[in-house]
Amino acid sequence: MRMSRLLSQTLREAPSDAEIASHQLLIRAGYIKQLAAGIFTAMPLAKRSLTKIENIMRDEMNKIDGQEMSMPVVHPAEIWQATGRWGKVGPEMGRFQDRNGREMVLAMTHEEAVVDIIKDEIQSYRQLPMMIYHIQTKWRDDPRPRAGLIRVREFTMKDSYSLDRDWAGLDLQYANHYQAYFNIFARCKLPVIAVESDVGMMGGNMAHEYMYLTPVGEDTLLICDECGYSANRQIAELQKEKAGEEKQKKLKKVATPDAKTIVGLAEYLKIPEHKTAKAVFMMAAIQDQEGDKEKLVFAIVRGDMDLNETKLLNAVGAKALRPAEESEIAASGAVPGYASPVGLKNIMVVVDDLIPESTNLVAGANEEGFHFMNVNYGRDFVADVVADIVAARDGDACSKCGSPMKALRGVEVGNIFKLGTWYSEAVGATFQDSDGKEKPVVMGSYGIGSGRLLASVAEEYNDKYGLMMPITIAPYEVHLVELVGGKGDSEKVHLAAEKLYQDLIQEGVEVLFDDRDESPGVKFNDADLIGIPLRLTVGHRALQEGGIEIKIRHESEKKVIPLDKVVEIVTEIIQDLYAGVEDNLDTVEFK
RNA sequence: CGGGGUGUGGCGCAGUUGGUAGCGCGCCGCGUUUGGGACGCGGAGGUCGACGGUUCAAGUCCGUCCACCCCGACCA
Repeated sequence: MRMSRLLSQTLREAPSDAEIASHQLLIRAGYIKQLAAGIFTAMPLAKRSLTKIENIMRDEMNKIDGQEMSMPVVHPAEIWQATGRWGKVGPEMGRFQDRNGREMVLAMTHEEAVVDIIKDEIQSYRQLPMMIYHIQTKWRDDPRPRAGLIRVREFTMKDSYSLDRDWAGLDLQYANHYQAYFNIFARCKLPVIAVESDVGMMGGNMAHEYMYLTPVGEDTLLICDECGYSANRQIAELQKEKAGEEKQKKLKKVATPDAKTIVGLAEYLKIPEHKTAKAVFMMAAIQDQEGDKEKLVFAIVRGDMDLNETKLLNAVGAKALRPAEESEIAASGAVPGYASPVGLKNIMVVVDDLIPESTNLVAGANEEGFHFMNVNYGRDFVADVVADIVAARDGDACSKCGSPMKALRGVEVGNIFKLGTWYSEAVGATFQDSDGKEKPVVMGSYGIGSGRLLASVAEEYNDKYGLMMPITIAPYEVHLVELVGGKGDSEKVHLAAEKLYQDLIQEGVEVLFDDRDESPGVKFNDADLIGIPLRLTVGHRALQEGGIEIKIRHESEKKVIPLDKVVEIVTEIIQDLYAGVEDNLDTVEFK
């Protein structure tokens, strides 16, 4: 490709609304352009990288017997109503009506489309196992898109779906994906770790997320260096240290003026925070036969711990949670700041599983300015649900081995879910098994966003001059710069560059040829910015000695190589660069 | 949805007590220059986010709305 014909312009300055490195550089280098919040155009450079990423995904999917297809972006509401997600998913789902007033959905994922197909197509166990995938646009109307391509509303995703006759089959396909995903990220040179995650709106009973660790990530993970346990904070388990057992003491009401917070309370009463009970009120949207209902939930954790809303949501089977307003709390008879489960009725009480083992806690008295001392679970109050609902924090003990865990930030670049039979049962996607019985297809679903992957790689590989794309996904393999003008013989330089351009193309090398009438500084800076791994410079200086200059983007050394050896040397270096990435695929132990 | 911020040419920005819009980069033409974002001269390009109000006069003051960014809530 001749740069004089390339649709994209490098920018000397980044747009002021780009903050993180990958966003700024992808825009400055002319890869992407924003159209609206969370909606981007992939310019020719980005499109080439994305195509390469997608081809890597294709290759790895095909290796585990995936069949590529293409499912529609626009769905009739009926298929989403059939699984119940039409009502279950909120404003994040794009909906519109067609000209006849039919409700339509912009696909945010494709489980519905899959089960709609397989309920007709899959009739016998003889057709299973099967794995299908496609690379398709999704729309998720995220409340807050951010960080360039990391978190967008419209995006392209490779999503695959495994279909099996039983759970053992699913386990196998899940494990296949677990490895294939590591291969995909390794081939894109992105370091990732797999962590256990919440199943979220996908349903199902096991899920892993592939996380690229970076401070700009928006997910928090807990990781145990000792035993390797790793999980999203949303579900991370922890060992809770019990306070020493005490004999239950008599319930006592004490005046605690202005002690509305745990810190204030502990200070006022001169007791440690772990001797208090923290009350958190949430409004839970719970779905029953008649539709959604909001219900006040009173959650109690020990005073020195934090509530984990995802755990609470799962514990009460809610669709969504939001903090309760003071008026909603007051309506239940509780007093904000002095709230207590003692003596409350008609409210769902959820306590952390550590509370029943904690004796003589201080809790509110549901009376302005007063707390109860020596509150004990079972004797003074009971809960509707006892479950683990506290958030794991940096330094908390690992649930598996007890060592302190670290909290780190990461970007979720892929995920895999064991869906089970939830979707297939919902629509009657069954097959006849060898025993003659009708059984629902056992499913898994697996996704990687290609744009987020590109942005993560850009975030990982850059320096103050620009991007440094790994060869496997760089838009081009070689950036050829011709330096004409000046005292040298421009015609000779240009002819040499032109010939080299043609020769390299002949060899199948992907070349971006900077044939523009620009000064050397401009060309070098643009080359650094765009970040193609190998740069060749044809100028009169080296040409007088019968050579051209070669430089690898991530190395500082420049070398002059003889003109008649250029093609040979370049193809060799390119091969080495590929080998450096692709020969490093590790077999990962499934955890 | 809560908190904070920003909207002026493609990008980055300035614009005074209200007086009819400017700078740098980029773009076009001519010339000089040519191995790390050169220089001179001459140009093109703006309904100042939108609507309404105040005023003789609004980029500037007032009101309403919209868009975009950041933090949080939320999220595969």
